[in-house]
Formats: sequence, C-alpha cells, structure tokens
Amino acid sequence: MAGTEQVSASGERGQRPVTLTDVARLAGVSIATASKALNGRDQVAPATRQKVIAAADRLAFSPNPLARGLLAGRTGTVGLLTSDLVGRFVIPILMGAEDAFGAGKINVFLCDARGDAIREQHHLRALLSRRVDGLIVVGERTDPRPSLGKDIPVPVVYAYAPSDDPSDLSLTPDNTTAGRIAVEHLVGSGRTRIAHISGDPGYAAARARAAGIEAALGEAGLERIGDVLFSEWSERWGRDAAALLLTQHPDIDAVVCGSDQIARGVLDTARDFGRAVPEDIAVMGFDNWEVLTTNSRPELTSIDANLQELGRTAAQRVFAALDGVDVGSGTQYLPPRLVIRGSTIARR
Amino acid sequence: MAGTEQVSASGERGQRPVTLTDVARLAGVSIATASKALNGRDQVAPATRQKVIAAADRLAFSPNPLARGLLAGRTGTVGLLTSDLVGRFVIPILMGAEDAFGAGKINVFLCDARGDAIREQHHLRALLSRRVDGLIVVGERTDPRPSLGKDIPVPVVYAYAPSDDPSDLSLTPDNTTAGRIAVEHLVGSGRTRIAHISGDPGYAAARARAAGIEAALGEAGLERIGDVLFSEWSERWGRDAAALLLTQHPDIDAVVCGSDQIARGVLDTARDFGRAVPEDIAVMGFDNWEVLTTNSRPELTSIDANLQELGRTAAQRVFAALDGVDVGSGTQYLPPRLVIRGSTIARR
DNA sequence: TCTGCTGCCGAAAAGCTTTTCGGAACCGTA
DNA sequence: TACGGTTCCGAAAAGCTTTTCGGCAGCAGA
Repeated sequence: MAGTEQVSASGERGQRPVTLTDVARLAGVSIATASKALNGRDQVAPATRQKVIAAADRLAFSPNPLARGLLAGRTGTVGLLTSDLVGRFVIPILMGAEDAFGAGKINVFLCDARGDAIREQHHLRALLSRRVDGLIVVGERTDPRPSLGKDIPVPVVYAYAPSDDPSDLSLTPDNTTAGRIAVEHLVGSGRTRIAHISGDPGYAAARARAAGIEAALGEAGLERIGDVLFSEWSERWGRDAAALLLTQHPDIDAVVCGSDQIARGVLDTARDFGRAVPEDIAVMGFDNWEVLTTNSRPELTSIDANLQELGRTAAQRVFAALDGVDVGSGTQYLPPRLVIRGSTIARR
Repeated sequence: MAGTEQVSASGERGQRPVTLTDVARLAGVSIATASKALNGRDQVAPATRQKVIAAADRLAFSPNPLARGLLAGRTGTVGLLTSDLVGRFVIPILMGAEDAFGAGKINVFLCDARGDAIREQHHLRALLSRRVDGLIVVGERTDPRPSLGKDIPVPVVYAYAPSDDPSDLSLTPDNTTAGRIAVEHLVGSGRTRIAHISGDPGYAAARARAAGIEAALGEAGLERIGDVLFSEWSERWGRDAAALLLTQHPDIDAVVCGSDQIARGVLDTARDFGRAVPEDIAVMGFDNWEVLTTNSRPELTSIDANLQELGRTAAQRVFAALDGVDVGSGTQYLPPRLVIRGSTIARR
C-alpha cells in the first residue's frame, strides 16, 4: 500500500527464512540447478550460475544447516565438553578451536559437566543426539581421566586432561619440559641455589614439573636446595612454605613454584623477610594466569602452557579425523612457553 | 559367525543412528503411531504406547533433532555471544543458563567475538543461519553496548553489558545497590571513617558503585574520607592509592575498593604501613573473584554479582519470549550478594 | 538428413520426524 | 442385521537441501 517498493530488497524481514526454492524461483531455474550453482558443482553453465548467485545474494539466502545436516550426515558442529568450572582452561581452548575451525564454518556447543560423571554422560548423549561431527573433552587437571569409551561414532580429542585409554587421542601440556625450561631460565640468569615449592603431589602436573626441574638441575650440575615442598595450590601454602624455606636455607637465590598462586605467596613472604625480588631471590610460577602474574610486585615470570595453541591443535585433529586422516592415538605433549617478567630478571 | 547373539541388544554400535522407523518396525506399528506414542499424543492405545516405548528403550532411540527442528521451526539451541576474553563472566552465565534450560533439552552455542564488531556480526549470522531459538549477548563491562538491532527473528537478551537500545531487554548487576550494601556492612560493623578507592571512572560499574556508596554514607550520616580515588583496575593502583590515602588520612578505619584487584593492592599496602586488617582497617572489594578473594591475607570480603543467577534469569527470559510471553524491555538490575570474609570482620 | 555425443537442466528421491486426515475396526443400539 | 459413533492406527505430506539420473537440445560428423 504505502510501500515504496514492491519487493523488499533485503529479503523477508526475518519472518520466514529464505529457502532455496525462493532463490530458484527468482533466478528462474529449478532448485536442483540452484543448489548445484551455489555449491560449485560442475553441471551448471557459467551464465546460469551467475544468475543464481545474484539471486541468492539479493535474498540474503543462507542454506538451512538442519536440512543440509539431515542429508549429509555432517552438521558442522562440534561439542566441547568441559569440567573446568572457572573457565581458566576452556576459554583459551575454545578460542583456539574457533580459530582453527574458521569462524562460522563450524560452531561449538559448550557443555559444562561440572566434574559430575552423570552430568557428563547426559551432555554426551545430548551432543551425540544432535549429531555433532566431533568432540573435544576438556578436563581441569592434567591427570588421566576416564575415557568416554570406544563406541562413540565421532572423533574425540581429549584436551588438557588426557584419556586413560591409550587408544584415544589426547593433547596435554608438556609439564616436564615446562619444569626444565624454568630451571634453564634461572640457571641461565645466574642462579645456583634453587629451591622448589609445589602444590598437591596428587596432581600429575605437580609431579611432571618436578621431574623436569630435577632433570634440568642435574644437567646443570646443581643440587636442589631442600626438599620439594608439596602441599596444595594456594597462596597461603606459598607463603608458609617460603617462610619455612627461608628459615632453613637462608642462602637460596631462586624459588621455582608449582603454580602462579604459590609464587604469589612466595613473593609476599620474601617481602616479609626483607628479601628483594629479583635481586636476592628469583621467583617464578607456572600457568601464566594473567590476573596473578601481571599484578604482583614485581610482575611474575611464568611458564605459559599455550592453551590456545592446544585448542587449535585439538580442533585440527578433529577435522583431520573427520576427513578420514589417521591422527594417531596416545597422549601428545605440547611445548610450553617461557614468559619473562620482573620476578626473575631485574629491570635496567 | 562367531556371534553369540543374533541381534545386538544395545542397538547399532554407533554405526547407523537408530531412527524412528527402526523403532516402529520393532514395535510392529507405523512410524506415525510410534511418533505419537513417544510424544505423548493422545490418539494411541495404552498397550500400543507401552510397546513403542519399550522398543525405543531397547534401541536407545533418540529423535534426530535436525529433522525435528526442520519441521518445527525450533531447534532447541541458543546462541551465547560473548566478548568476555577471560571467561570471568561468561562461564557463570553459561552455567546458569544450562541450569535454567535443563541440561540436555537445550544446548548452547558459545561464540567468542573477542570484542571485535566484525567478528560479532560474523558469528551472529552464523548463529541465525543455524536457526538458534534465541540469543544471549554477554559483554565484559556493564556499560551499554551497541544493540544488535531490531530485525533479529529470535528473542535476544543482553546479559552483564546492557544494550544501548531501551527497547531491548538487558539484565545487568545492580552496582548501585552493591555499593550501598558494602557501606552498610562496614557501618554495621562499626566503621565510621570510610574511604573509597576505585578503578577506571570510564566504567559505568565504577560510577554506579560510587553512587551507591555515597548514598549509603549519606544515609548513615557519615562523610567519605578523602576524595574518591579513580584510576585503573589493578593491584598496583590499589597499592599506590592506599599509600596516598594512609599518608593523607592516617585515621581511616575502612576502605571500600572498586574491585577485588584493587582491594588486594590495598591489603598489601596496609601491611607495609603496619596496619592490621581487619582490626585497624577493614578492606573490601567487588566481584568476588575467588582466586583473589580466598587467597589473600586475610581473606577478602566482597560483593558477588550473582552472575550464575543472572545467566539463569537470562535463559528464562529467552524461554518465556519464545513461548510468546511478553518479557518486557529496558535494563533490569539484579541484586548482588554480600560475601563476608576476614578482611572486614575479625575471626573470634 | 540422420545419428550420436556432449553439455545442461529438472524431476525425483533420500534424509527423519511430526501432524493431519482418512479409514478401519469395534461396540452398542435400533 | 444395519447403522451411527467412538477409538485407534496408518498413509501421506510438509519441512529444506543435496544428489542421482534421465532427458532434452544443440552440434558435429557421416
């Protein structure tokens, strides 16, 4: 009536989604031809293809993924099943996966199992019934976790927490190398009397980092000062352990801490004891949790586990497996990265 | 050959998904009857319904949501579009949404726009083309953000960061009340000389909290000690500002901090100045970011924004809107919650 | 001019569920 | 026995895309 044009150029205003039929009608061809033209199949004359593409463009057509998935068996979706309650690991992994998938081609269903096996099963079933093309399972610690089993009809990659079944594919940070890198950095900057405070020895991460630290110390011809102090992953423990250490071994010149939280505690105690960091004592942590590392005084040197890279790799593996490529199995360890800040090297 | 049974009781081993046709065949009815029986429609004899349910159970049948969505127009999926890079807000909101949706009924596509409008548009289009039933948009600060616009064919709820268009529905923490609660807690525990250190005044959260603090101070008949110290959201600023404050106003007995990070810095400086917390000075923060609040000495009293509740509410609103209920518009403010720890009340 | 081939296009089926509507069986009543 | 009404069940269509295959037209060669 009062319309300024007969047909809205921008397509239906969201009322009824544009279908391939609409495109075909506008282009004056059959839906079969329209489909082939848009999908780059080769049984279409160039002129016809152009007509169809123009029509699709004009209607802002986007194919219905449900119909496409119904037929193709592929849905273009991936499930991310996590138990990481605070999102410290899963967010970078999600970002890496999005990068690898190429934003928009694939979308990610994120489900939080909250560490509950029942809920995990529930989500797993829901994801499978949605016909996700693949699964990435993210745990909150690097200890092996129960496998989802073999009778899952889509590729599964375990990220951060490896599966306990060696026939699954798992990607996890190389904490042994991380420990080694930490010591090499300290030794390289002139430290010789190095102590080690860690967290809960029930964590594989604590043990692996410790192993790397021991190995690197040995290779440098150094002895660890004092025992490895294991307890829990908290600043409080870092403070208490540092107090113990500084009392028993006043001559240490570096402390490798099992996590950034512990390192924060150590920094506090060093201050209480009147030891300057990094001049008297170097302190470093693991995880490179920015809210902790960039806010301390001085800022904290740490080892970053490259989680975004891990997520990207996991996504690539899922993709490759989908395309029938053999992506192998077992646990693959991804190299960490040293991030140097003021707690180990004095600013000029 | 060597099979111990003719037919696997547990259904196809993930090879070909079980379809309704399989169920109908096993139950000896038509697919139409099977569908009606499973969906609780009332044109089915009880005995027949039982037969069908038993068959479905035995085959572990779950309806293909693609086919269902194709027909119904609803997909049972919701898009969560975030710009929250560290996941501090989006993870609790996701968890709340999962709670509200009832795990499994609805699944959530999580997309991270990383603060990039282009990427956000990209993800938005992808989500719409997947026919999500609704959208929740999560921002990383409580300042109004650009609306996605009106021509989105599904309900949209903005969470944490409200939309700048008042005809959209937004849910955001009530930071004014948060500030008020903070002061009331301090006053209620006997503090009278209260100072305020905040973060970047460009943030609506900083201004709203400050407004609530001023109002509550006035109602209590108190004057704020010193100016509100605005600068940035960091521990460093908390340390520096506290030093300034303690020098200029040595007689303060409480500091309200604009964030937990700032409060952590204030705790450090108080210690440096030899002031006991909470005996000499009470300190509190906002956000209740656990890694910060439960690791400090003493542990930090904070105001929790109830993000999980916010996520739950957002999901409920999306649901209600889907069912045609008018969920209103404009920005709705959700009440925060006081979490008392040792930095304001001495342990007995 | 006729045959055969190539190049394009379109009809139709497949993929799975839900819903509508027609029809069959059964019961009770006239 | 015949008929009306109720109760269930099943055939079929709709929802949208992709793929297969048949067919038509046009062209070249005989």
